[in-house]
Amino acid sequence: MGRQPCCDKVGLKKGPWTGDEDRKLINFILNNGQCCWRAVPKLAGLLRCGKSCRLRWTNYLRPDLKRGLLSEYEEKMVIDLHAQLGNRWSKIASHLPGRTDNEIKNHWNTHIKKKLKKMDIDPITHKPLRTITQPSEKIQENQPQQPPIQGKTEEKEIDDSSIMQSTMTQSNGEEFNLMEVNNGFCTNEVLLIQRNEILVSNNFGPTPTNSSISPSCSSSSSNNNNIFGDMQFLENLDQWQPEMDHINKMGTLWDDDEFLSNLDLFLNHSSSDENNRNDVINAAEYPLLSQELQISTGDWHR
DNA sequence: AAGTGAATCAACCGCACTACA
DNA sequence: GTGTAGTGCGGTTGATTCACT
Repeated sequence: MGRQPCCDKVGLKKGPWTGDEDRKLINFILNNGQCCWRAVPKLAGLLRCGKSCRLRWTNYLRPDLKRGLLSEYEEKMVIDLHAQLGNRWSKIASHLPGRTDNEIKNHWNTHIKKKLKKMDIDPITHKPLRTITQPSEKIQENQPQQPPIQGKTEEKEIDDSSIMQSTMTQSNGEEFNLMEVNNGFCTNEVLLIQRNEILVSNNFGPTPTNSSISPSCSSSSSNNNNIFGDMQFLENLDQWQPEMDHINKMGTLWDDDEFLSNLDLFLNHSSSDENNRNDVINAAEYPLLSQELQISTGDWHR
């Protein structure tokens, strides 16, 4: 039997997306919302399959995406969640607002795996890699290593609230708590994100009050003791909403001359300080915006 | 400056799941 | 109950960038 392909692949474009294609897709989705992905390319005038459109939107064009490297805190959260969930990247991503499963998966394969190996921790089992292998353990090690949860059909749905912090056994037999490695931060405490727990950059929005906080949005802070150094908790979601409204407004006016004035309105709303305004532009890193205005890259935290 | 290998990450592929007729 | 369409997910690929010689 076999299923039909998700789309007729004849004449469809593959490979990297162009700015024009991005613009068409964003315009379409902002004006019509996310609906039947199969119909999107036709309606948006794109020579792509719906799947490709969905992927492009969810992994790159969505306005609420965070860009840049994962912060130390996010990285540690990924490690802990991976220990609980295995390679279920979408589940892991759901705990990290603004991050996509693809991004996390890539980061895991390119950065975290290496780090864990350096720490003598098996990235698959999250247990210490033993330097001396005992015969009885060798048999076990030769068996395929299973993630904590296997397969979609037999999987037991995990209640997120039940995710417990990990303990690991070091090569000397001593147990240690992953949370202690994580600068003492217990990920349990942030798995369910509340309205007032949304992290925002201090460069973004009207809320910053603490001038001692670094304006840098660098995702890899050199100060391990203060991973929240460039972020703050949003006290009220309403503080965030106006920014999103402005962003949405900008998006719908993409092809209009009004776009730039709306951008200006948005930036004025976000900050009255000229230097800070530039930071806001960088911080936004709205992909299409970057193309439109040749904005340099930066982080946009939410 | 040129060559080469490693690292990165956007995008693709194919399977699984869900909803619906 | 069965087949199909639509969508989501995880694994993999390959183009590009970076670092080093």
